[in-house]
Amino acid sequence: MAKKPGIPKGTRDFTPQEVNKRNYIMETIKQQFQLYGFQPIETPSFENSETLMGKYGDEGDRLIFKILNSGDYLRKASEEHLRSKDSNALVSQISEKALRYDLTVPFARYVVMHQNEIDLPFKRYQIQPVWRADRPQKGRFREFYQCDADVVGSDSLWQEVEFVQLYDAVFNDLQLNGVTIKINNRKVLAGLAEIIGAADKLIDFTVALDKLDKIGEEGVKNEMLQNGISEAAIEKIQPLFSFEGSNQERLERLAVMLKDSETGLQGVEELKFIVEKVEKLGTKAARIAIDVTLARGLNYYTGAIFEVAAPKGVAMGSIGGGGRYDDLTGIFGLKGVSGVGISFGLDRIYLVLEELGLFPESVVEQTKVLILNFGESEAFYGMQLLQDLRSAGVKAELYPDAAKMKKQMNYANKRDVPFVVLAGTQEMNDGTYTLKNMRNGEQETLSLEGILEKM
RNA sequence: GUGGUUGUAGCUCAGCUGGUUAGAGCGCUGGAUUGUGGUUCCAGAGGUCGCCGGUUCGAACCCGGUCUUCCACCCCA
Repeated sequence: MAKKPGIPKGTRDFTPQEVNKRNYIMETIKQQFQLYGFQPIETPSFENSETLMGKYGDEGDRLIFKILNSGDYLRKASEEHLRSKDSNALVSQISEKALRYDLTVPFARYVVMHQNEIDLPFKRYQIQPVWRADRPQKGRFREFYQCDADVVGSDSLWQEVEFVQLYDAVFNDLQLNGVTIKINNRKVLAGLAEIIGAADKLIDFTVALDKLDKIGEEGVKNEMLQNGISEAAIEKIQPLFSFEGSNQERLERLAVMLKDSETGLQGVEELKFIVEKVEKLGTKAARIAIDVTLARGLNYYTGAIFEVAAPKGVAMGSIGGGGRYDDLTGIFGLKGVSGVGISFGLDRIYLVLEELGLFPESVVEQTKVLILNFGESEAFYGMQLLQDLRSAGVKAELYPDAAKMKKQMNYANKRDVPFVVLAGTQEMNDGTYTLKNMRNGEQETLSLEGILEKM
């Protein structure tokens, strides 16, 4: 025997049951995407490195899987970089392609390349795997699916309202109640940084603030102090550390805090519009909550920022995220096209549904009828029933070999097939079939029509 | 990328301070049962103890490296 095979770290095989469950989630999402008017596109698994590099920050660049050039790639590498073992400098010489890191940047590239055939606003959805050279953890993989819906070419805040409703619709379909759609706004964060005189430290400021629920008030303050934000400045945003109350109350308090920041107030207005409309129109499975500490994806989000938290009690990172980016296509030369979108984390939603036991039983149902095989003529007799069952849309199969009945029964049992059909000489003479219910052991002899009726 | 953790049969795991032929349960295969599974009973197969090297008379056990698992950080779906 050869050495036992394995798969790369952070990747997975999926069993038939797992694929069925994943398909269930994907179909649910896809249905709602289409219901909301999004159209599907697909992009290549790998892009030119220059399309991806530099779009996700330094951290992102590190996590991008690079693809080695074909052929004698070292020949083109510079002697100097080879000798100094400078990996960073070398990589651009020996790798020109990289695996897709997310679906948003490829979408921006798509919009720019296809701008003449696209009617704005353009609503697209995309469900494809992405790859990150990350260290795996619970709910973190190196290959995973993203399910994205984005709109480009509209500044309207109604888009944001609709995206919250879309989230709600999907989670409602999945019967995943109690999720929280957290919302924030880049302009609010910029305003906060502005009033404390740390506008130039926006990223450091928000990254620290983002950790509030993890490292606590003192931890955040310490990190801010270390980043050169003064104690007096931190005092000005003290209310953020005990930011309780309804969305309405939070908005009012933010407006007071940000009264001297034009940008900040604009952010508050945007938040107010979205939250008010969403709350008035109503949600089913999810609730919307303003969270000023939310600061993901700051590298390109300019307006709304979304993040979806699993129901309380489920230990899982965010199961979705999104936001508005006023000028994403700008990096590819198309200015002034605003985009806003959301993403569903399929793999994490799977883990949450599994943990809460929310997959419907019908999702994993496979073959409904197994016809036992007692020999060639009996199998042929069974085949006639099989054809009719399949025409009627019943998932059915014939056991391929005339094996011992125990073995055939066991096969049906283990695969959880609810019915088996026995048809031997007796039934052939009578023109009947014996149908056995594997759940309760009952069986009855029926005509071909009788069987079809039962299914 | 940093720190920690894990690896023994298909699966879940025992295996004493290093000491002969490494065990259990479940699963698997066959039989009891030649048209009746899920229960029971009997028998059997299956392991270079993650991999490489070192210490030792002797290593699943100790040491080093490597890969893998999971966790925290970074970051993120």
